[in-house]
Amino acid sequence: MISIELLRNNPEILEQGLKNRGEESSIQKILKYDDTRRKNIVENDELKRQRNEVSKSIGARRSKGEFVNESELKLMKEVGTKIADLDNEIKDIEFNMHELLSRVPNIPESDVPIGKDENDNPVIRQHGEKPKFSFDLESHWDIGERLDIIDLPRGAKLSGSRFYTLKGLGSKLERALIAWMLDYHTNKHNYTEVSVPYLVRQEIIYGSGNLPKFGDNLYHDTEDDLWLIPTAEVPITGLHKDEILELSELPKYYVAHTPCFRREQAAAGRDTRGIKRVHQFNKVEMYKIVDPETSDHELDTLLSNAEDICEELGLTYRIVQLCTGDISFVSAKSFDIEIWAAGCEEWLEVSTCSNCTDFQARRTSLRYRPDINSKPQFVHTLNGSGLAIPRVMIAILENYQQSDGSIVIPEILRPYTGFDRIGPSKL
RNA sequence: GGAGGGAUGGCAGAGUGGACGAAUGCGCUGGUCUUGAAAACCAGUAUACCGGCAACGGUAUCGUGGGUUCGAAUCCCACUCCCUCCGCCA
Repeated sequence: MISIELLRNNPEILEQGLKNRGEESSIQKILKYDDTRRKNIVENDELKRQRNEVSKSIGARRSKGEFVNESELKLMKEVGTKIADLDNEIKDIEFNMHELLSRVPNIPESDVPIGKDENDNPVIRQHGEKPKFSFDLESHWDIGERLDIIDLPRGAKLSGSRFYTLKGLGSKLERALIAWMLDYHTNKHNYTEVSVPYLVRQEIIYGSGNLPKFGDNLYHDTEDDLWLIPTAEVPITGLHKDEILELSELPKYYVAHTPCFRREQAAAGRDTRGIKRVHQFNKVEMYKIVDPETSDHELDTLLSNAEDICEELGLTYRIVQLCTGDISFVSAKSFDIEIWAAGCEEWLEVSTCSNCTDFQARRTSLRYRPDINSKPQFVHTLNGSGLAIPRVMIAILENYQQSDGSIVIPEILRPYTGFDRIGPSKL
């Protein structure tokens, strides 16, 4: 949620931010609602003040046994009706205002490059070179089938297209990746591991910014009105909803493994082969709740925490900054990490590290007290994958394939997998 | 699913129609005392919205929404959530 003060005092900043994002602006409409809302409140508060005063005096006189005449009561009844009318009017205005306000995205930071879409995202740096091979490479779906570790047809049999099953060492590899990443972030980067529900209430998923605008991409259980999480970011954002944290409690670093559920309606027809884009996948997510003063720096370290994972796995990756037209709804500044997949020859997005500033904190009412005597203020929240598991598996399978058809497991994972190779298997 | 109990400030907990934003205790902040600390004592200590340059003033908030009333934490209705027990189940 955008700050209403900013909207009143500096609408031009918002207008510019929306323009840079390529979004239509509802700012003028919101300002109009805000104006009439305030006028109504002034009028209504005065009526309420009157009513309180007179009611008090009636009570005082009655308790002394004094006479209270009917016309006075009748007059106050009329005031009561007027108040009720105004209350309703204000409620309507607030509803309409909130409808618009909840769909206004975060404002990009001033140093975010201006651009239209992902084609305008600058590559900031690249780590490692694309590996060279002396034999023909297989795609991960071919490798997965040949080694009998990824079963796409049976995934489809169970749940439809874009679902998959893992088997044998493939399944073990996934489990090893999850366990290793969680251990790595908790031990090396000081994150606290949390296990959270995968189904959340509407207000929680509103708080993280996925509703009302992106309901299309979510699975919804209508019977109990619960939503399947598209990322652990959603329940972690809700973890401290409605709380006022002490400055000494900040920063809070959380890491969680959850499955992520996405309908992927908007991507119909794209990336249909393999496990690159699926309806359910595992992900290890990092999350930070921080003092606003520090969020710029916290974004840098968040990114570097995610990069460490790529580096330890020996994967070639690059950092791409998202331009104003491509950053997500809730984000003020984001970097993608893309790893190179040698088999299908493409860069795979495995993490987006974002500073959401106070946007989610406002939606979810997550505040802190800068010091003991000051008013609560909104914290800043940041999130980033560390990392998305299927795409890491794609990269491992494709980049670590050997001429004999086997897959070598990166050194760092071996204590977790208990094996150093999948295969060999005849080609 | 069945039965019962509950929801009040940071926490505990009183309050059954009128001066209640709410007793009291704890916690926290400041002060007095002390070489220092503790104890004791004194004072302060919710949030949001609206008006105002500000000081400050007003309004709302006792789980949520509606109703009764001149007036609701308190009465009525509906809902939600939490707890206990029973049943079922991992």
